[in-house]
Amino acid sequence: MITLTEENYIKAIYYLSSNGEKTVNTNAIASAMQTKASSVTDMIKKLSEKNYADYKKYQGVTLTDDGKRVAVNIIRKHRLWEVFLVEKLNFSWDEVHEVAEHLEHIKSDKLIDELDAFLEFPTYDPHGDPIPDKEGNFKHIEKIVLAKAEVGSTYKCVGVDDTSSNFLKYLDSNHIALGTIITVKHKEPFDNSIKIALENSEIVVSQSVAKNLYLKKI
Amino acid sequence: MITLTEENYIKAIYYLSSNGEKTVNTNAIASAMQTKASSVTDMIKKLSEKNYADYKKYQGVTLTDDGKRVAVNIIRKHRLWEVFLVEKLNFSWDEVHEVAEHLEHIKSDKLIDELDAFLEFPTYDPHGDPIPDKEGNFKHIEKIVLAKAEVGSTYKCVGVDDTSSNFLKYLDSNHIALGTIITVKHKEPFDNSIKIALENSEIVVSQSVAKNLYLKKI
DNA sequence: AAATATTTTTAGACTAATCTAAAAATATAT
DNA sequence: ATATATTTTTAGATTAGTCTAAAAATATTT
Ligand SMILES: [Mn+2]
Ligand SMILES: [Mn+2]
Ligand SMILES: [Mn+2]
Ligand SMILES: [Mn+2]
Repeated sequence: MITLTEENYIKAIYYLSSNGEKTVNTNAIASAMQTKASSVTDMIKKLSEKNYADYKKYQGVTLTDDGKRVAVNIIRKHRLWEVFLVEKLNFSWDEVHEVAEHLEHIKSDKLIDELDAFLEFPTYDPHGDPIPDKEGNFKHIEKIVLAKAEVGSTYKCVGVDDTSSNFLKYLDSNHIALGTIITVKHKEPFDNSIKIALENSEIVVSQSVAKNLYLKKI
Repeated sequence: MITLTEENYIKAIYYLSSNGEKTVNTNAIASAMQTKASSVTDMIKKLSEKNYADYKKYQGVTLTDDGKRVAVNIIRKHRLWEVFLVEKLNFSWDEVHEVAEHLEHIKSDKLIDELDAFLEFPTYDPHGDPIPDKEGNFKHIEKIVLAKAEVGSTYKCVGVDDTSSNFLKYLDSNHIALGTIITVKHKEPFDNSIKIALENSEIVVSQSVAKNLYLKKI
């Protein structure tokens, strides 16, 4: 049996190791989980005993294949629920994450398989993040961050890095959504702000915005 | 903050007191919760401190208005999720309870309000149990148990008392569902079995079945 | 290569929820 | 009304997850 807390640590380690590759250190987990390093040490010992993680004292931690499987499955559930909330229950993309944090821990294979089918097997969540299939395979998308886009080119918005409510509401109020077409007009060297053209307007966005919006060339 | 465990105890007390009226004793809760009397004592002290229950040592426990409100809200969520699972995710009525036991603890008013609307404000769950509205009002239905139905009369099946998978599957295999019309043909005094007529067949059901199937005269 | 700073682990304590075993209160039977 | 049985509570432990403070290991400076 795996506890809800263990699941959350595994998920945090997965994200921190950028998909289970490099080792993750204790303080990074503590900060991600909003807990103390000593608590993390205890937990990674437990995860190690249960074979979800490999751990040598003072050397950081990595997920085992079992651990990765758990992480990907939780991410799958999280993102499917986010799609459900947006598509069926009129949630906006800045409201879904918190509820999905809870729904992702419901344990029922039938539930998630049927939900997947009910949503017609979505491949991306409301923030443009890929939804792994039952076997844990992600559909990889070519995307670049607005900060690195080239002046004069036209792109489609395909995702966000920051999924905070503040950032998503900012995008809403500037009429930027997934699928929106933008053209890069100017990069200001002084503060790295970027002028972009939308369908009917031109706006200037700050560097922070430019670093958190993903685009695909069209 | 109310914990998941506290919610489950409150729900158990609510059911055992037939909707929050009479006092409930420790052993009854222990048996309903599959735990020990000593654990129950600890918990009802805590519920009492938090003002969800009234409790005097050795005198059993009742829910306060706050406690009842919590109980009814969980029941509302449980039953709405059950409807969702059956109506939208192809669950059968014997599969929903277990998953709903977990979903009922997800805390989001928007979630449950939108789910309610998405399901078009259902008033009964897949087992014929009424779904309280946002204010906690139940729609009461006139129903009698098959064991007390009169020979010669025709009824509609409107609910079940036992919601165990075994019983529900038994009903499935005998083509009895909510809405099915039956006529009581004969009551056998020897073993209290009852012969009933369905649309195209006649079957004899045992006393246990007759005690767990609810009917409405038509 | 020491000295210093940072990170990580250990030790010991706390809370929520549980358990067993014993004590206390209440209910039932003679 | 007293003895017996049942129910309920208390006392003391246990487990998961957390914390603080101190110790140990590792990393960084000088
Ligand atoms: Mn999310
Ligand atoms: Mn997301
Ligand atoms: Mn149920
Ligand atoms: Mn039900």
